[in-house]
Formats: sequence, C-alpha cells, structure tokens
Amino acid sequence: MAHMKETLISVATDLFYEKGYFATSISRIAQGCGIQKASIYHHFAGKEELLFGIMETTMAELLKELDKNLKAAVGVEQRMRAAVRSHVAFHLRRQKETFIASSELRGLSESNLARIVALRDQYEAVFQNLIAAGMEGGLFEPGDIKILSYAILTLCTAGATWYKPNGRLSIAAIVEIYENFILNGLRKGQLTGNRPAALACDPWPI
Amino acid sequence: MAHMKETLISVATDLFYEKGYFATSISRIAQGCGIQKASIYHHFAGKEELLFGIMETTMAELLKELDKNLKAAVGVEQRMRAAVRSHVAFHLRRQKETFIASSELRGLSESNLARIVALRDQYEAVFQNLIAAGMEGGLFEPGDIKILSYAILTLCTAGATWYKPNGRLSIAAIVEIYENFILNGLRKGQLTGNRPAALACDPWPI
DNA sequence: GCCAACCTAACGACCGGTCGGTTGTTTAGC
DNA sequence: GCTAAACAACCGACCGGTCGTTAGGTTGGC
Repeated sequence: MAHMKETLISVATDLFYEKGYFATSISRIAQGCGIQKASIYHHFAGKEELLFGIMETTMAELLKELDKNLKAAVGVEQRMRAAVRSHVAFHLRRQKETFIASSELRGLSESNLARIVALRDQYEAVFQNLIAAGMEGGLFEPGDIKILSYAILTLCTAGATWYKPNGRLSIAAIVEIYENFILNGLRKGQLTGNRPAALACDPWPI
Repeated sequence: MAHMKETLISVATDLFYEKGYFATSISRIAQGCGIQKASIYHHFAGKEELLFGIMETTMAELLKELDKNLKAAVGVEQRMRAAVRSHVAFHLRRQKETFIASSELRGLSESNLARIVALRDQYEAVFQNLIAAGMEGGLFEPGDIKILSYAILTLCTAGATWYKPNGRLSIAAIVEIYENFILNGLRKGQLTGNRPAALACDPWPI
C-alpha cells in the first residue's frame, strides 16, 4: 500500500466487484482510501480510466500467463489441458479483476471497449486454434469451434462469480474438476451410444 | 402492447439488458413508453419493483418449464438430457430476462434478493439430484456435485451473454452442442487414459 | 523554488421519487 | 336515463440528494 495510485486501484477493484461499476461512486472510492474525491483526479483522468486500467492490466496478464503455460506443453491434449488449467486458475486467483473485466464492459467508452475486446479476441483465438487442432487430429469430436470455445471460456468466467476464496475446495481441486469435465466434453467417441433417436421434448415448446 | 404495465416491463427489460439496471433511469424507461416518469409510479411502487417483477416471472417460468420437460423423460440419462435441453433453450429463447435475472441481483433489496435466491436454489437442487442419481447409478464419473452443477448451469447462463437471436446457429443447434458437451463431460470412463502423471504447470504460478 | 499530493468548495446535471391536479371512463343511486 | 361520485391513468412541476468533475488554494519534501 505504498503509493496511493495502487491503493486506489485496489479499493476500486473491491468496490466494483462488490457493488458494480455504476453503483460505485467516486466519493465512495475516495472514502475507502482515506482521501477526498477531488484528489483522485490527481492520479486518474476520471472514473472510467480506473475501470479501464483494471481491465487492461487483467487481460494483459491473462494473456501473458496463458502464453507462459503453453510453452511448457507439448501435443494437442497437453496443450489444451495446460490452457484450461491456466484459464481456470487465473480466473479463480484473480477473481475480482476477471469478474469486473467480463461484466463491466458497458462502463467503457467506444474506443476503450475496442481495446479490451481486441485483447479478448486474441485470447479466444488461442483456444479456438487448439480446438481446431484437436478436431483435425481426431482427438476431439468434430463440432462448432466458436460455440465450443465460448462454452469453455465462459464456464470459467462464470466460475469467478460463485468461487469463495476460503470455501470448501481449493483452486487446485476446482482446476482439476474443470479440466477433466472440459476435456471429456470435447473428446471424440462415446456420445452416440445412449442418445435418443429424437429429442424427447421440443427445445421451443411455446 | 395493449396495457401500459406490459409495455413498461418490455421496455425496462430491453434497457436493463442493454445498459444495465443502475445505468438505466426511470425517466429513460418512461421515454421509451411515451409517458412521463411520474406515471410509472401508478403501475409500480418503484424502480426495484420493475426489476424484481422481471426476475421473479422469469425464474418462475424457468422452473415451470423444467418441471414440464422432466415429466416426459424416463431414466437418469434421458432426464439429465431433458433438463439440460430445457435449461439451454430457455436461456437462449428468453435471453434478455435470464441475463438480467443472473446479473442484476445487486439491484435487489435484502428481502427481494432472498426470494429470488430461493427460487434459484430450488432450480439448482433439481440438477444436483440428477447428477447424484447419475453417479450412484454408475453413469456419471463420481465427483463434486455442487461444482459440477454450477459448471453446467453457469455454462448456459453465460450463453445468454453472447447469443445473437439471428446469428449463425439456431437455438436447436446450440442446444444439441451443449447437451452433448455436458453429457460427455459428466460420463464415466475414459478420462484416465491420456492424463499426465503430474500437472505440467502449477495452477498457482505466482 | 518547485512540484507532487492533497485539500475545500463549488459546479451543472441528473437521480429516484412525490405532489396536486386534470383527464376520460366506469360505476352506483335514484 | 340521468347524474354524481369514484376511479385508473396520466401530467407538469418540483423535491432533496448525489453524481462526476473542475477550480483554485495549501502543504511538505527534494
């Protein structure tokens, strides 16, 4: 807590996570730091710059950690497992920041939004390439790559909404559950055995 | 659009979905309905009652549809598939309402929040009982029931964040992808074959 | 003397909500 | 069948309060 700028980011992260961006006032952030709200404008140009700073830092580190973890993995399955582990662990470890980064996009102006979305697209592309490689190699069941990538990524983003840091399960335990669930969900094989010939109920009943 | 009360709910749903609850003002809702904001208070006690009404209706119908779809299914696998189909289809078909119901809980007072959470718990319990039955019957891999249920449910909740009604894939197509992904993820079996003896990278690298 | 870090005070805009009053329709009493 | 009370639906004006932001001044360490 040496410098006020770091304290501001820390307090803003806590409040944005707890109350939401629009429900958090500048004066409430200042109060949490023990300063007046006008003093915030010495460190940041405005409220949105605080939000954008949190998001950009988080997305950059998310990407960096994925790259680092993928360098240690060889082969499609190992790489996919490493990617999922990296993704889940980061989202649980940095719960507040990742939750903000995925739920407060509406607080950004058009240009700032574009920069965050670009980072997100870059991150998603890594997973989509891995899924495509797994399908081509016969490891994964052929299917819609975009939808499956969204499923995998949002699964863990959502994990950041219910995870309790001192809860029943450790991060490592949750990582393993998710890793196996996702890899089994993708794997080629057994799905045709027990399926009904036709859907028992129409997905559009009304 | 016969009655103003329905119009109000419809306009509020659109705005809450697009801008968020706290970023939507009463006067903006009134403007969307072509009336003055004071007139809203003839139909609703306040802003929160609008939000709560949307949420409660949505959760009640979500539960009702699940019950209906489960009545037609026999056996654990068929029932689990029916539950997933019901869940996914409802979340895509009623995208705006389900998104609001899962992302704007912070806009509710304590008592209203408790009522929505109670409905949510009731809904989750159905899935947790199905997972438990599948594990006991040897169909699903034994594992943590709560975590798996959160994974399945939030998967589709998140689906409501990226789904585009006139996009590339139909609701029925997405339902089938999710259904197979989830059922394969749960199924007992093949996971031990290709796993590394130890994790290639620590889930807590820092 | 300078400049970062902070302050007090104030700005205009907007917030959710309330007020008394005005319509047009429905209902009740004779 | 007529009238009068009751009613739902809506309005313009306004409330106290808070919002994000800015202007200008004070302080203390290099």
